[in-house]
Amino acid sequence: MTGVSVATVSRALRNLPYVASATRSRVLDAAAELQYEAHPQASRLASGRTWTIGLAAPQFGSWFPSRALGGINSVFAEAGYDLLISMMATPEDRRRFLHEARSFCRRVDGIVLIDTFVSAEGNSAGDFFDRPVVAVNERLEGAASIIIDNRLAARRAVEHLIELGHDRIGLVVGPQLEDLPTPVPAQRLLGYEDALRAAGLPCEPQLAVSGDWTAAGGAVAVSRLLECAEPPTAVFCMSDQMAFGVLWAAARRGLNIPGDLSVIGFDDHDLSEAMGLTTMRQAVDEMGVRAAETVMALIGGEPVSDITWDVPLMVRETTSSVG
Amino acid sequence: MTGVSVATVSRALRNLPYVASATRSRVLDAAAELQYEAHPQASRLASGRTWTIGLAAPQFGSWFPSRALGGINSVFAEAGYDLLISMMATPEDRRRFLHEARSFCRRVDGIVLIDTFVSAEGNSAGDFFDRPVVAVNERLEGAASIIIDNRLAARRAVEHLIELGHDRIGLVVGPQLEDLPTPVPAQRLLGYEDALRAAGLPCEPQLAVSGDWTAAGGAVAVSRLLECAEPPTAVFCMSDQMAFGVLWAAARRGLNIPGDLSVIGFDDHDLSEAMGLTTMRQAVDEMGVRAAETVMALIGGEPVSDITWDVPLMVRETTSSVG
DNA sequence: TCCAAATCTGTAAACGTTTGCATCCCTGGG
DNA sequence: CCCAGGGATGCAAACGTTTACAGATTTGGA
Repeated sequence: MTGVSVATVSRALRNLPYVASATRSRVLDAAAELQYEAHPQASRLASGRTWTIGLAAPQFGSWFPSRALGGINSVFAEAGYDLLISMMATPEDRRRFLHEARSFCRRVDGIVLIDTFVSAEGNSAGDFFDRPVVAVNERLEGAASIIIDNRLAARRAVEHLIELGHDRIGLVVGPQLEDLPTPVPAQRLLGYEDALRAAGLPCEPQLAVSGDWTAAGGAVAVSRLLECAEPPTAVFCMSDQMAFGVLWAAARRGLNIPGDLSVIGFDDHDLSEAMGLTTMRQAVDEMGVRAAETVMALIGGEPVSDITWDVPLMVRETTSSVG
Repeated sequence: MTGVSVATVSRALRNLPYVASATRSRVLDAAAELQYEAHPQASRLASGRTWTIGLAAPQFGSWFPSRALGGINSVFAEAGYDLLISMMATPEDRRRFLHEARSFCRRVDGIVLIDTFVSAEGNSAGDFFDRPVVAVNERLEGAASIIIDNRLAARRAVEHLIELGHDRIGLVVGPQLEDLPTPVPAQRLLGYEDALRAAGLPCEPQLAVSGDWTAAGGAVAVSRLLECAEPPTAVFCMSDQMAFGVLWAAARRGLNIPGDLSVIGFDDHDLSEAMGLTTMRQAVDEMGVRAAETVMALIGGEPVSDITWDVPLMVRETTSSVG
């Protein structure tokens, strides 16, 4: 080697102070030549830092978590953290994850939770994790939360329709998924009702139909709505995916959008701009970036507070004033 | 503790032979009581095994990799492996991944590649990785490959339409993505041409239109096709997502499916059954399971061979015999 | 009864870093 | 000229396992 001790090498390679710049460059050159890099397991053992972030989500296939993952990944890749994922597809997986949480913590420096709803049974983050935790899309005691105001955003969406003169407004509901205790649909429902109530409009139960969170479900839902005695002139969908189904089914029935039916979604899905869908924009990738930055700040000991993300209305071509 | 040495504890906890069953249960009981678990970093350092599998993919949001991830995860979670993911969203990411491949290898026992097309520049797995590698959706020298025969499957799809009597068959192409050198679209195109040629039908270039791999793109593509002088009576889409767009646009134009237009897709997407879409079934989750099992077999030193997955035709309601 | 083989257990040396502490050298002020 | 103080380096002890090896005990067959 360069005739210098391992301690000095270690310090030089990690840019610590108290190493002469001549020595440092000598070490760096030698390391480059030998293609030397510290053995990760060894340095993790000695330093107690894992340089790994744990990421838990029910799955990564659907729009929200996969977008969030993109943002999160970009930050951690840049910062040199590995990303250890834990998928909780089934309630069984979820139970196991929480049961093995302590063990999970030992292999990570921090944790990002997406849509896991650990808070459901009144838990706080500390009940399961002894690492910094950031919860995306969920308010969790003891963790930094990155959320949107679902109730308010839904209200704004419906208010947009009301401002356009609609007074019979259908709702395509994303149902509470059987195993995932998410409060999201309930909150968006409240926002819908808030808007109607504030405008003095009645809340008619038959105007709220489940769309199953899928495009196909949205198509079925809007068919149900249009077969009402007095069909709505506008529809608010709890997700863009369901809104796509609504657009599709409406087109199949020969309806003109937005002339015969105004449609507003929620998410700003990748395809929404191309489809001209008016929607509430959830900038999930940016939320992911922020989540990653937040967990790094927590690891660094900085104080952080919850972040409520803005959800702007994107007016496009699927909403118009009532005929 | 139980008055026994650390070596014996280590052996007892890992179910190694040569420990008396009385001693073992005493150790196990004590461990359970103390909630003791081996420190992962320490055991990794000492044993040289990381109990981690690296998973690389361009992204996890789209259908193929996210489904594969589901299958892969279930196997590794069961087997006690951690899953370290590396996302290569941009060509820049991809370059960096390959550049840091050796460093990546040190933190994993095996690698699963999805849609990464490392083979593109004529590389073999050994050029980058010194760990067992399984490549999903790609034939890679030096790795176990889990693939489908894209050319043959596309041919079968088109043959299905020909058997129904169609002789003008449109093609909605998923284009070569700019940064990802996938041979998939080219192979499916060849299969399309194979079928036409075998049936003595001409290959007309204007019948092949890009659909951008998205539903919106599929909608645009079919509109282009239907505006031909002699529009096709059937369409083969290189993905179900694009087929959804085709169905949607056709419905909007008042076409009857399959009466006026037969549509066949490729993938068997989650929604395809609900939409009644005839398609070629790619059982990606099972491919993921198999990929995971294969990489474990490789780690265990077992010999494995490439696996070509069967792609059965799923006849549903969007194809019928011509007028 | 004795010995070899098999079974069990303990000792101690890795594994490859990080880090507290001691040492050495150099600079500058008194 | 001496000494204080700080920068630069080295030494050696962790970090918490795994595992080769050796010793101790048991077993069973001759």
